[in-house]
Amino acid sequence: MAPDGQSRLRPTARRAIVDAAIRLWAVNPGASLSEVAQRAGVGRATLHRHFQGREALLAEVARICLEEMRDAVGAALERHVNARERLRAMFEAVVPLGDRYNFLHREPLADGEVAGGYRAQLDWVAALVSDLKAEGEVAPDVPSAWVVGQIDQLVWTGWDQVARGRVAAADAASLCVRTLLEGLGETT
Amino acid sequence: MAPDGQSRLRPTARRAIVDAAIRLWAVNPGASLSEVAQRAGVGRATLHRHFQGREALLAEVARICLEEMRDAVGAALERHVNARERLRAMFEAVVPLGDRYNFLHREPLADGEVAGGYRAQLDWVAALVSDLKAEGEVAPDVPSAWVVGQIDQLVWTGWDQVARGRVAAADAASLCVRTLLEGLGETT
DNA sequence: ATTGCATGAGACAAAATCGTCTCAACAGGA
DNA sequence: TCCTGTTGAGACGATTTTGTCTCATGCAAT
Repeated sequence: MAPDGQSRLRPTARRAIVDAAIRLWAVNPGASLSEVAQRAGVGRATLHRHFQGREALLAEVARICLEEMRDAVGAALERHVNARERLRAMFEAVVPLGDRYNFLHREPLADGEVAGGYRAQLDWVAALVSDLKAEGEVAPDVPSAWVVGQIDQLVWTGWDQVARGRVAAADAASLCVRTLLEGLGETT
Repeated sequence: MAPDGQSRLRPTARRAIVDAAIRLWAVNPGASLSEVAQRAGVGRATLHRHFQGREALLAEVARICLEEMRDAVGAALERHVNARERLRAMFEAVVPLGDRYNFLHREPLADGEVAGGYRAQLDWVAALVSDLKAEGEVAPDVPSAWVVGQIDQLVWTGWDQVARGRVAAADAASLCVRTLLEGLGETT
């Protein structure tokens, strides 16, 4: 009933576990719960006190990632009216959450609530693509699903390149927008 | 010493196992050897007769994927002189091998020989990017690593969208080239 | 100081996976 | 037909992961 499950336990440990799982599973989806606990600086028993099992932790992590993404995207979208600026703001907000995004992106998402939230998220992006087309920023003959897929991937590649140090964090969002709309050719 | 390991065993079973592993691990990297054997229509014991263990199968799969990619890319590149056409031919050849590509893309590649081959592969792409810049197809101010990363991802997203039925297979390569060079905006 | 409670460490058992082995079945060639 | 050798099925033990439990420790509030 309580919104955050067992609220008697220290919230800091719970949060540390979730964060560790996100960062660890973003790189190695098969990492064991021992590794997660160790990365979180927490005993393995404590992990089981907070989460019934791998399933539960997975669902909670997905839920939190989705929540963070929803908030970030929502704030970015309502800050501008221009579709192109909204796109840019979205990249700006979401690229730094690349690990969160990657987690949502590769998980099968068995949980019903989470899967629904993810679809809603994609619908937001689809609506943005629709606006981009309406404002003449995206060519109408391009399949919308393709555009959505590209935005999806650009978030991840943007974060990845920043994490590898190949691109400056400040440039990532601009580069994403440019890559999506103008492409990488000469702007003749 | 023999180039393909234990050549006394039936090559068909061996190949079936490798194919099953590629397709299965492309979607679920943690799939067990039982699942691989089952997907290959082969007993679990037979799998162990052909490959010492998970490591060995992984290395062999990586080797084969790399080989297929190398052949496909090589044939595509030497068919044209124009850099843009070479890019297009490469997408045309590689997108259908999306599962192979994905496998190489996400594996840590502990094996030395395989890792070297993968780097060589990336060098080919980097050289192509260099040519694209020299021929004015790609703006010089874009980081080459970013371009290589985009090509990388486009192969995978192209295959993925085709596999999901969102884009026609015949359109995928053109869409990839257009997305990379001109972007998805109006070609004003 | 003392009480309450989450925590860490570790023991323990259950389950999954891995790797090896044996044995019967079966196909192709001598 | 007989022989050779691969295969499928399954048993077996080893290892890893998972989930539960107990107990001593440390911290915070009283």
